[in-house]
Amino acid sequence: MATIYDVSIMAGVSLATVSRVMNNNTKVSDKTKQKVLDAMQALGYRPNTIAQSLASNRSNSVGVLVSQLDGPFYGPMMTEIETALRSANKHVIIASGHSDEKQEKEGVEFLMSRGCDALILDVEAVSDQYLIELSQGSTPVVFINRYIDAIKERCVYLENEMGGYLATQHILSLGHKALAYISGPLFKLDARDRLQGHKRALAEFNIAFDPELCVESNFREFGGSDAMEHLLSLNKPITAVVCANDQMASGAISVCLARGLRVPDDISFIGYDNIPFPQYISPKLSTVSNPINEMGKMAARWVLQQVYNDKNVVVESSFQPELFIRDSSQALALSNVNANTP
Amino acid sequence: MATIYDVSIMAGVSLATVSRVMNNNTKVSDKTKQKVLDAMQALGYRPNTIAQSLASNRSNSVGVLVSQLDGPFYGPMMTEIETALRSANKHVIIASGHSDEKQEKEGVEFLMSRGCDALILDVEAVSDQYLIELSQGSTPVVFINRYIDAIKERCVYLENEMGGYLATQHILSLGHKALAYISGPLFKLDARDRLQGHKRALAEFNIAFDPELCVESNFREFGGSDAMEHLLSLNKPITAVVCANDQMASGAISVCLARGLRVPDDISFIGYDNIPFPQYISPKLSTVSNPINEMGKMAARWVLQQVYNDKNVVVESSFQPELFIRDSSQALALSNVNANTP
DNA sequence: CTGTTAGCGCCTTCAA
DNA sequence: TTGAAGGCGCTAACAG
Repeated sequence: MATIYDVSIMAGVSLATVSRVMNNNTKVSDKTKQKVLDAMQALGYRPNTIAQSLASNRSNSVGVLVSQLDGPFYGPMMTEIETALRSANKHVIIASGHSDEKQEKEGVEFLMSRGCDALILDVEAVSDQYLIELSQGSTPVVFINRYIDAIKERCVYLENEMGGYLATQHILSLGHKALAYISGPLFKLDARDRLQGHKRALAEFNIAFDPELCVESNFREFGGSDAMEHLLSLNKPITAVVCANDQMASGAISVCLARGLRVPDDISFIGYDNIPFPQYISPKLSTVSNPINEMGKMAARWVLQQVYNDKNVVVESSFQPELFIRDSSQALALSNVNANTP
Repeated sequence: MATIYDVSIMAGVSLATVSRVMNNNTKVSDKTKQKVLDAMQALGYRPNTIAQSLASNRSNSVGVLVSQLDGPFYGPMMTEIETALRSANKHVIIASGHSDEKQEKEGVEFLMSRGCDALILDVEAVSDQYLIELSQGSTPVVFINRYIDAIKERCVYLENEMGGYLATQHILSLGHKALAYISGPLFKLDARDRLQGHKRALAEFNIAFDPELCVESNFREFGGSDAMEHLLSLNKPITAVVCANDQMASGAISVCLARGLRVPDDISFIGYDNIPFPQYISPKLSTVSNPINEMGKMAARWVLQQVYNDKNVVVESSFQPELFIRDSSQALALSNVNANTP
């Protein structure tokens, strides 16, 4: 592999000059620049990024830590991050934290020790305080899916409370009064916010929140199934179920269908996230959007702007959820008020 | 940030000794080792991986190139790769090739220029020849989801032909004779192999392959929908549809349901891949497994073994698909032979 | 077992 | 505009 030294010899210039044309910071005369370019071409020269990093104290890499690599979220988010960053010739190093405090911290440590120029974190288990301290360190950090007031300028987040409100409001405006709620894990901020939005809508419609009809689950399909089994075992009237994400909604619906309940005739459902798959199931799931891909893009832009001084990008930090009404929710018919109470 | 130099001063030893205890290659007396460890602890020392890489000519990073970052595949695969590699303190750099030859080659270039110690590639558009040449270069490369005879020892792949055979054989053994097939893009090897398995099963049951009932699609949900619309527009009897992946199957099923066809009563379906989601839809999708996560793990192990000399791992290169019979396929009843012909 | 001494390939003042 | 020279933090012979 040719080095900068080989190039300098061949072009008859100094190392410094070669370095200059590579980074075209300083002025180099067109003539020498051309000589250097020719030499590079001839030798098939490729700069050694490791050496560049060591000398310049910049790795051109940004670390991304997400809670989990699989599932419908991480992919779209990564797609945007990778695209945005690679077009600026930066690369992405990934790690996952598994929603566990220890693992999340280890992931951060790991990425920092790799000399990342910046970190994009989608973490759930670590405390606000930890993140605040982290953001005071020398490595710039931006957070996805998290809002911390003290460092809000580095948070890219969805208005989850509003989303929870929208979902429930939609159901209520359809005339439903006997609602159940399947929540995500309440140690996660988004789950708490969505639930809070749910409660706000209930209050607005003067409907009491029944803690027994609110089940805390895990954001997974099987979690939704389990929660639904539990809800049905209560033998309370339920005409609609608001789910904190689409995956749980799908799991819950599958349980109902298996028991012969018709959706939405006997029981309505609404999810959250608007992931692609449930748009292809029967019935198509009503839901609230979660533009995770846009948020990934924004986080990448934040890094480009703050760390790599790209002046051409604007960053938006707050995203609004949007209601998508499809086929799993319908107006309450008198006939089904007690549909699933024996 | 403390450097190795600071540690050496504090511990009262040389740079080399500090380096030695870090890499514990050579023997160091317990006493000095402890002094060094203490000093490291006291200074909160973290080795600079960039400098390590430059000096050792090893980046401890492995590049992973996949065709797409979103969708139900990449996640599980990455999960395993990241877990396996991180536990060996290696990191993964990702890039995506979007099933496009140019982008795939760029991705490879990109990862190589980042000094990756090895590459794990899940590429579809580049030629066998290109990959053969690539594997002769100095950077070790392993391929997922691809079988090339000349370099089979670095291929981790699924027996797709067998999977295609199994799926179709299941349907045929249920008595179906009027089968349609929704294929993936035929420039992709896995799509071709699955189709070939399909044909083999047909031949075994003495059923002619009808090209008109074989639609080439794109492995996506909406592609499955489009393909199904087309098939139905043919007004030919169809009692079962074999789909080259679960996503297309889901899209196709949604079209049928929307038209009032009952699945599986009027028409049976089988997919391929066994992704989680269709297990929660109605009807639960029969399918063939594609252990992409296992394949990711194997690729990572291959790297650990070949590049980082880990003797404790064994690598398996060929994976067998397995049939999962669920609710979307059922025995042909005489009543539905012409179900969807008007 | 430990220290000395060159680099790894490149960037970046400082002079010229 | 260009060149010389000193690192960046660490590894890897080579001695001792």
